[in-house]
Amino acid sequence: MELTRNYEPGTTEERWNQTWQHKGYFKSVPDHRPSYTVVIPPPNVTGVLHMGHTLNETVQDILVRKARMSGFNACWVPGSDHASIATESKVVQMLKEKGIDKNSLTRDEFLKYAFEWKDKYGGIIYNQIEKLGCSVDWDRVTFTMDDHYYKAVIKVFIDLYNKGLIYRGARMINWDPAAKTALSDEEVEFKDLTGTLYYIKYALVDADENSAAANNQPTTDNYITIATQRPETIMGDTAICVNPADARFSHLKGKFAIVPLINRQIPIIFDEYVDTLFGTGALKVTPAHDINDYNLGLKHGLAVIDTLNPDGTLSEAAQIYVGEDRFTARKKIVEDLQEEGFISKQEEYQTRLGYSQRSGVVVEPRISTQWFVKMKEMAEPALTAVTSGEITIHPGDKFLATYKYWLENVKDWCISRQLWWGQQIPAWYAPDGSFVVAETREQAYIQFKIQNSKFKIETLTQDEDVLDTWFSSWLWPMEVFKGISEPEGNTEPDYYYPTAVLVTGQDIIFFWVARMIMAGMHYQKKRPFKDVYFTGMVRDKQGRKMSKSLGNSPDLLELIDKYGADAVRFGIMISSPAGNDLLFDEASLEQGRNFNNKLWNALKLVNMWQTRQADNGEAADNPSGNFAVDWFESRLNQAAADLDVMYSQFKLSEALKTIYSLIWDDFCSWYLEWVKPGFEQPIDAAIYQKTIAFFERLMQILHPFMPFITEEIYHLLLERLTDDDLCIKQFGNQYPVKKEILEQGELLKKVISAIRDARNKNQVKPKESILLSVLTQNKDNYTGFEKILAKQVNAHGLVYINSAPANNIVIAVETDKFYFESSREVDKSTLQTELEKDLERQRRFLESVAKKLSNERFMANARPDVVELEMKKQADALARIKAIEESLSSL
RNA sequence: GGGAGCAUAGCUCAGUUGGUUUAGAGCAUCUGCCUUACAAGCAGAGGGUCCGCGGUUCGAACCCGUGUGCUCCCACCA
Repeated sequence: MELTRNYEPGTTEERWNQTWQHKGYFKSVPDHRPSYTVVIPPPNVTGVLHMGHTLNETVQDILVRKARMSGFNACWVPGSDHASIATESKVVQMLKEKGIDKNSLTRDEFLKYAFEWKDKYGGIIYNQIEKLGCSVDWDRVTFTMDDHYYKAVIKVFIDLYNKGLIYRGARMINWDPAAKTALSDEEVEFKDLTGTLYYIKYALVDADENSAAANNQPTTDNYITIATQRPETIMGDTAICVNPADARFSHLKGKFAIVPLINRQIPIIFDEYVDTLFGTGALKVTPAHDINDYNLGLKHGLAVIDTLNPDGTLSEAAQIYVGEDRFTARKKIVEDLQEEGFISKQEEYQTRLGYSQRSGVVVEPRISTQWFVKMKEMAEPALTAVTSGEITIHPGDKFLATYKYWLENVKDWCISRQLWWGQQIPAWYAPDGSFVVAETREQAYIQFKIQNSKFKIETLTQDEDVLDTWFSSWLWPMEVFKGISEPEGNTEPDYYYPTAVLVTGQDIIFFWVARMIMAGMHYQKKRPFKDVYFTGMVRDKQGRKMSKSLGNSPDLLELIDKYGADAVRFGIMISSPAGNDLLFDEASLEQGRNFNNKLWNALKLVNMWQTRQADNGEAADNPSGNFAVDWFESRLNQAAADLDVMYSQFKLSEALKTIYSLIWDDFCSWYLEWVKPGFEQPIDAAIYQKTIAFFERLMQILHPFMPFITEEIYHLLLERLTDDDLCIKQFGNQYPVKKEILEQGELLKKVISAIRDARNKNQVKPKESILLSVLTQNKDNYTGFEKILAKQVNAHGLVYINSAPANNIVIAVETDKFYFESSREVDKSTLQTELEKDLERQRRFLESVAKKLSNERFMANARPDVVELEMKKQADALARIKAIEESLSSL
């Protein structure tokens, strides 16, 4: 079969994807084998895979494929997340572009649009996952709003409510004025920026008389000045607070201040909370718009005046600039205050503002009635699971402390969202405002009847809100196997749960990882996964985050088109230190593509030999004897053992580097060159067979990382039968490693490189053949591979000598010396400089070793094997120095 | 403000309980090669004050202290 010049990934990948699917290799049903389960972190259903996903999915596929080839029943469950806010805002945007206002639609109409949108765009990520070569079980694809999943979420809500772990209450929450919904604390991102601190004067009055406010004029020239970043909230002020210990304000007891512009009278109150050193030492208290002020308000019984509408515009309660956006209003109010002389000072101020993770707008603290999950009780088992080592986090040192701290200080979780896209909260309200929690209207009605409520079932209304998207995804490892919705008669959860490993980004450790552990410990009484592997963030090569606005976020499918999926996988893995951020550079994909071609060309070489085999010994060109084969076998076995350790520690990047070097350097550059027969010569049949077997094993080892090309080459090596596929081929046991032969191999490589270097430096043309003379005390070291040595340095002959020949180029390796003549004048001065440099280095080394050995305390304290080693170092150095000196004198 | 992590070649990173480390790899760089698998390649080379300082030790890239510089997480100071 004629092979193309370079590997062409496109058609090959398409073909193998189809074959694997067709043969159902990635489908899993429970059987006698141990399970190895991975649940995909479900991407946003309407999103596309970015480089972060690519890294995560690749890591998962490597682990899953490795497990599948190691005797496990591997099951990788794909799926997607309905992503309530993110998706709903996309749908709202889409409707807007069509000229449809969400508010003009009924809930059902809106959901119809949303599901259409989901069906249209939800397939994109699945297509990308497949193109990347992910060996997922498509029969198990799960969406967090599937019917059974929806049911499970509702079931859990009701259960936790009945256990008293879910409650409804009015709290200060984070409000997203763009999405018009509550957010959890975790959905708020803080950004540092420079703001302005306005110093505003409030007039002081003596007594609570309406006259002051009524006639619009302060009755005194006295003012109290407060500092604020948010002048637009002054209309919501209900007090001014100072520290009781602050002598500057002690005379203000019982006095009142007048809110500028609206002239409302508010009391001066005293509380230790106020920092006397910050600003003016006086604080305006706006309970509706600041969490601290809210708490102060509660303590001092202050009124709450909410001056903002849900969309971030000023409300009627603000009295002025009603309907204007909060930031517009701020500008206008600052102008007004300035005009009327209420602003005494403005200064720049370093501050922090909370932004909505989803809509990007500044979050407003707002009091509203929401649903919460009590976290303390659920946090405890989740904490123990990790601290006890039941669940291992990789890399642990980095994240263990963070995880612990969060769980030890966890706050209640606000789970209601004022959206339509998601699981609607199963709470039902009677006309009098009382409510019950029940799955259906009928069940709710029954509950009300038990309470003797008297009204018609039709008048019941369901809570309008939906649940936080994480309130569904925290059930993911259980519910993909219907562990919540259908526990009876369902054997799958027992077989597949707990899952083996969770691979995800470190940014969702609280959103998702911690909560999955809570839910798993609560409902299955078992950890949801044994290991958690955190990948770093993918950045561009300058270290910047990838973002649409920077245009530095490459399109996955374009990359796959350009380089092939194997090369993309290679590129992202080779530059991906565990747990550290990854600087993405297309150069690494080029490296992956080049690696593909290297493999392809090795295949071409080996396949050329297929028709040129000689029967045992007869006329076969076997320059290496069995040395090359024995050496590579040990080298391969050694690497396989190293790889097992790396896999167990999730050091996948290092594992890939090991394989890359094993194939490129050891197999291609050394082994194949050693066994390669001369031009148009036949190859020894036994060596050919061994070479094929090595190549196959290499493909198997590489397969989890680069599945397509390895499968292709596996089949092309022997044009094997169609039912023998690499992706399900089981790894064998460990094979023996012969240490001595590995050492000999190292010596051979070293000698070859040294002689090639000498040829280079002496400008001996590559085509010019040499006669190599070897001066050694250990001839036996060389007899096994002297033919290889001669061939690799282009020597037409190799002779052993007892004394240095004149006028030769000399090379010292270890304690042995090598000589060859050059047709050119030998450049003695260069050679001499080299040797002298080496001699100097050896002498310095000897000195340091000798110093150690003459140190009594070293001899007394160091371990015997260490001392022995130092003695050997000394002997070696002495021998080498002698060899170099002899070489120098022979010049 | 509290906590965590990191600092090794031009870049990205390995470096296990302190002793085969005379500190490695990939990429990049330089030199020579169109050698009959591969120029997207082959052969070879150069390149480091292991962030600074101090300590422990017979011995430190590694342990301890300290300084500096980055990064991340958490936190309600207007």
